[in-house]
Amino acid sequence: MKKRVYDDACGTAHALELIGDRWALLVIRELLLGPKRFSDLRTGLPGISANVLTQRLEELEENGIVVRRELPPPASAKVYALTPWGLEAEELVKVVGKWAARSPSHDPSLPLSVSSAVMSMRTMFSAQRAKGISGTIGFRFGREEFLARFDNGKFEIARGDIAKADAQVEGDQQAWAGAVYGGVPLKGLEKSGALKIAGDRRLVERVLTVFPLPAKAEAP
Amino acid sequence: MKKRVYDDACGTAHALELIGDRWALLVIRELLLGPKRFSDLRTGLPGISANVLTQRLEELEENGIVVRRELPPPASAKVYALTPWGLEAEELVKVVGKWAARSPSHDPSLPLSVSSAVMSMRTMFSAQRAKGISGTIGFRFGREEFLARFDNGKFEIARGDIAKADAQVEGDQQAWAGAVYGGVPLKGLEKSGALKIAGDRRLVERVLTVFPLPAKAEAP
DNA sequence: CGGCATCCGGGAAGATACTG
DNA sequence: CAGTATCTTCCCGGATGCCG
Repeated sequence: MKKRVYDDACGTAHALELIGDRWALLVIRELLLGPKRFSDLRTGLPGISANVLTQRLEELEENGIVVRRELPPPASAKVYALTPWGLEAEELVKVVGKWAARSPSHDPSLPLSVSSAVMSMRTMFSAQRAKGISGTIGFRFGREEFLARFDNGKFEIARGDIAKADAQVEGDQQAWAGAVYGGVPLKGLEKSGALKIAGDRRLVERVLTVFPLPAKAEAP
Repeated sequence: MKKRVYDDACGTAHALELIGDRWALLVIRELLLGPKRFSDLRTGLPGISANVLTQRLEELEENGIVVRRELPPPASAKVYALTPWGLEAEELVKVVGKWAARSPSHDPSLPLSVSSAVMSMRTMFSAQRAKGISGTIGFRFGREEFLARFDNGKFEIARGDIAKADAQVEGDQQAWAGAVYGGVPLKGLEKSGALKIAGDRRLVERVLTVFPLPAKAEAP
């Protein structure tokens, strides 16, 4: 009859009732960069089964975090989007991710979704490191396109048109993550075909330095 | 054989493998203000069963978030404490709690542990509102004592000796929360015996205004 | 009494197949 | 493509009992 509740007035406990179920926070992560369809969510969440995704979306909708929208004809597709309040969970996702990046057991070689790769840049961006860097870079990962704007210590990245950017990066988001976080040289990634770079190549090289990973926590 | 994993390089996903299990984040919340014994954890987490708490503590220990310490004789008791990295999860707990406080479905009348009440002050403190307020207040909730120090827009609260504080508040942490967040008048709480206030009463009254709750998110 | 181990029932998550 | 239906597995919660 009654769901599993924490029976606790603490806000943190209430958050767990809202988004504490398995996969829930990752569904939110996938939607932070804009609305998605059911199948797009599945490709961003390898391992989730359809029935669980259905259930999470229902619960998130009941809780006022997600809305289901019907696109106007002729598209007529259903998409899931975050409510304004749901969108505010971006801060939460970033803080949680930044904390866990210090985990000694974190394995960065696992698969990485497109949304994760883009959100990781938002998370790890260092205004300090980006002083003096300005310009725009367009990213195409799979068939998703994002426009990043660097402006002397400021940084934005969102879905957008990549054509007019100063530089373009196309290919596999994991390869890009390897360059940014793993120090993998761009040359090799281009040679293997994992990435293609066009335009202001020097801008791309400089940008690789503005997303520093936090130091690992050590075993006590 | 293999645990349930997300198989996802994203830091947020890794966090869920570390602290995504039921109760795990609340165990951390209970330890943020200092080490605790097994039974103290249980009283702060009404509803958790002993075996689940045991399991969560083991997993948190394996993950480098919690350490188990043996107190020197004659106490010889075991306590659980956060590692330095585990302590860094405070930011996470606060951001999560602050986000969820905007939930329309949040019910503040539920039980509230001592740690929750103190952490909620750390979470909701507004430096803006506290400009011009200075002084110390000692809290005794149950048999736990905390010293709060206000200093013209700065605020700290931690376990400490309440004797020398400018004011003392003793009694039920839920009553205090009602005064701070629910606007319940102190007079009534004193009359009913839920709280006792000593010392600089005016300081206590002023402090009630420096922990504003965020506005509720509205249904879309 | 504190810190577990063990057993059991219910329910959530996972995998797969199937339907409109 | 966007889910439902079904079956299995395993986690959570509650009770009990052991052992220092």
